[in-house]
Amino acid sequence: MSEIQVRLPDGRALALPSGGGALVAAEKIGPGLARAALAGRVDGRLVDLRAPLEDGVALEIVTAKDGAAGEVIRHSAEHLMADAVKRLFPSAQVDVGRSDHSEKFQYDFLVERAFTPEDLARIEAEMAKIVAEKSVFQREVVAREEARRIFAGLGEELKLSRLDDIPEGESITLFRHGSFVDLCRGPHVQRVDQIGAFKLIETGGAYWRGDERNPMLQRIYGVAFATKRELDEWVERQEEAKRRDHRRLGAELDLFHLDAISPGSPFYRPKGMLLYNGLVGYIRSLYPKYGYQEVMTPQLFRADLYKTSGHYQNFADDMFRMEGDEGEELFVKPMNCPGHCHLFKAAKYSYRDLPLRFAEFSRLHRNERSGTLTGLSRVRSMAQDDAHIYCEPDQVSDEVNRFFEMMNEVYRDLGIGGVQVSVSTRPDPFLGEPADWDRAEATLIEAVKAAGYPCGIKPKEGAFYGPKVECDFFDVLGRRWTLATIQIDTAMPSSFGLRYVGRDGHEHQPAMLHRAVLGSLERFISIYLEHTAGDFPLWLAPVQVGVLPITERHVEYAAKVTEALRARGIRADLDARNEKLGFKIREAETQKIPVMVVVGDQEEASGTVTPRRRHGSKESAAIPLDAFAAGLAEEIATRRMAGA
RNA sequence: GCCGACGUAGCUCAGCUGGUAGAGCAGCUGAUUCGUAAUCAGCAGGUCGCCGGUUCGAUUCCGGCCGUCGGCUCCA
Repeated sequence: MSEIQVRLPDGRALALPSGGGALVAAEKIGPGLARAALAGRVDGRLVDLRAPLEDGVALEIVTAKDGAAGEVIRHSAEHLMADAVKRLFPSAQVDVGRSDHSEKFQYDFLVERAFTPEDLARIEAEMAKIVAEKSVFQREVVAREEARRIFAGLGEELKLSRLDDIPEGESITLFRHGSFVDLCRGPHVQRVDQIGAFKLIETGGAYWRGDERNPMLQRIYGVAFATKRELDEWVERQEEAKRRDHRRLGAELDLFHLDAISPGSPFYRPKGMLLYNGLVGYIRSLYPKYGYQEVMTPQLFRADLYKTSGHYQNFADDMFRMEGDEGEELFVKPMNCPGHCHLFKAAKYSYRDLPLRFAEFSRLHRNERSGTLTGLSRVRSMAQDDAHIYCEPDQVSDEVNRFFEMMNEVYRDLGIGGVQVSVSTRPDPFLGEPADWDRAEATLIEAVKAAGYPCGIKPKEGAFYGPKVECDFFDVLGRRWTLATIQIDTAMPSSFGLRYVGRDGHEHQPAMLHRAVLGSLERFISIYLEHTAGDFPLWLAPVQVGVLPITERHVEYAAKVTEALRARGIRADLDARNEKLGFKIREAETQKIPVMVVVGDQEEASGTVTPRRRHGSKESAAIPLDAFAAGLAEEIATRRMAGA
């Protein structure tokens, strides 16, 4: 009888009988650990407790304290949910769950009718019953024919199809708990009652195998945690996200609204326009420093432009089409790049002119499918802080670097930190030559590393015309958003026949880059609103100062104060309403006005103001109006962040 | 576009099984003249998303459409 050795985190070697799994190892270490064990970890990968270990591997035992515990618990909760659904809806067919269990779990079912919220509650209750049964997860490796026989017997046709996906030669594992059996790689917890707390969140349709030509299955989403406390924290985060919802804040702060009269097209109200223009004006102010030239190209183009660029072939249905004279086909522009290529072509450029950086803030319109519209995050009418760079091929790295420099300056001024950079590779279908793609991807990966970022890879996430660098940031609630992007275009320079005269006097094809730092202004505003909860930095706030007279007899002086601040370009608003000071302060706070100044008898007599910062303390001293205004103007001009 | 839920005053929402609607906030008017997160009172405000059907009678039941939200797909 042979033995194997595994190494433990403390360096010790542990002997196990051949075929032993992490659970056997845990039992050898101690009964407490064996009870608490949820999974094993070998070389950073989670393995099922019952899966046989290879000789010589380094093994860790994962318990509820481990950061990865949640993944195992959620994955196990999927089986628990599928079990509950099968008990309540015996005719339901089970598809598969999620491959990534880092946040939610999910399972898809083929059922006669969609699940209702009441069904969800019943399923959740059934899950609790199953947990009380404390059944044990069992892992078994079976022959393909055996697996076929089992699932055919259960009438699980979707499973049979999934079974066919498993390549010949790969082992087929099943997991059972109680009377429920599923095709699954694991890992799973030992007993169902190790799933400490769970909640079903919502249902939704989901296409079979993610293809919209296939029938739609019913998906149920849930969350599960080791403890009730973690679930409570999750619920609290959801509530906070709801409080910060940009649609809610957009209305409360009087920034914008959406209306059925033009679906997916924001109405910017005066304060929203101050925010929008604040962002555009800020980016514009950086353009000289980073070598961009702002341009403006038409809103309507003949179809030919988009036939040349490839958008006609790829996105015709998603563009707004119009007819000109004599049936001429026109499109409202959905992006600036083809126009910029046209602009490049309209003049003769040499290597001395490169890199050429065309920037444009035009409104763009895309006929997004109705089901995809969401607040400002996904709209039909938008603008980007868009630019296209034409350069010599060997200048691409420098341009990527310059882009990072600008991005860092912008994010610093906006209080956005912790960017994660990755390269998105060739999708399917794509334009251009695979060899060009490979080169472009390599160039980007190298440029990202050269700029000092660890470079993630997003496989097949590139644009149809070229690979992208995407900069993701995590907001205060830990949600991931892609903001800045720079992309190589492997297609348009050649489809437009772009040429510049090189040092050698011959014509060459320029490299072309697409880039945006904020991305879509609409989407950026939605993300930024939720990230800041409306607490914009002073320089960007639509109303920077609220002037609050204590009684009506101070209104006249307060108006003077307001004028003095406005004279320095500060956006100051006077709250002359006949209300108590506490009311006005509360109002200014809920309106997220960064600075309030209180004026009463004392201030009027001494020509001072008493400032109060947003979310600030009660204590503050009166300052001469001039000194206050000058200091504030300076703070705005330097875009100092609060607390800095 | 597909699946589901929802659509009542400017906003947030109540309205049991069908008998033409109610609150808080906001608004307006008045009183109060107030020192760091909501002063009091009164008034006004709604074709119950739109169209059609069932019914003596529809905000309520049914169908269609529009929109919003969540999910899928898509995201140049």
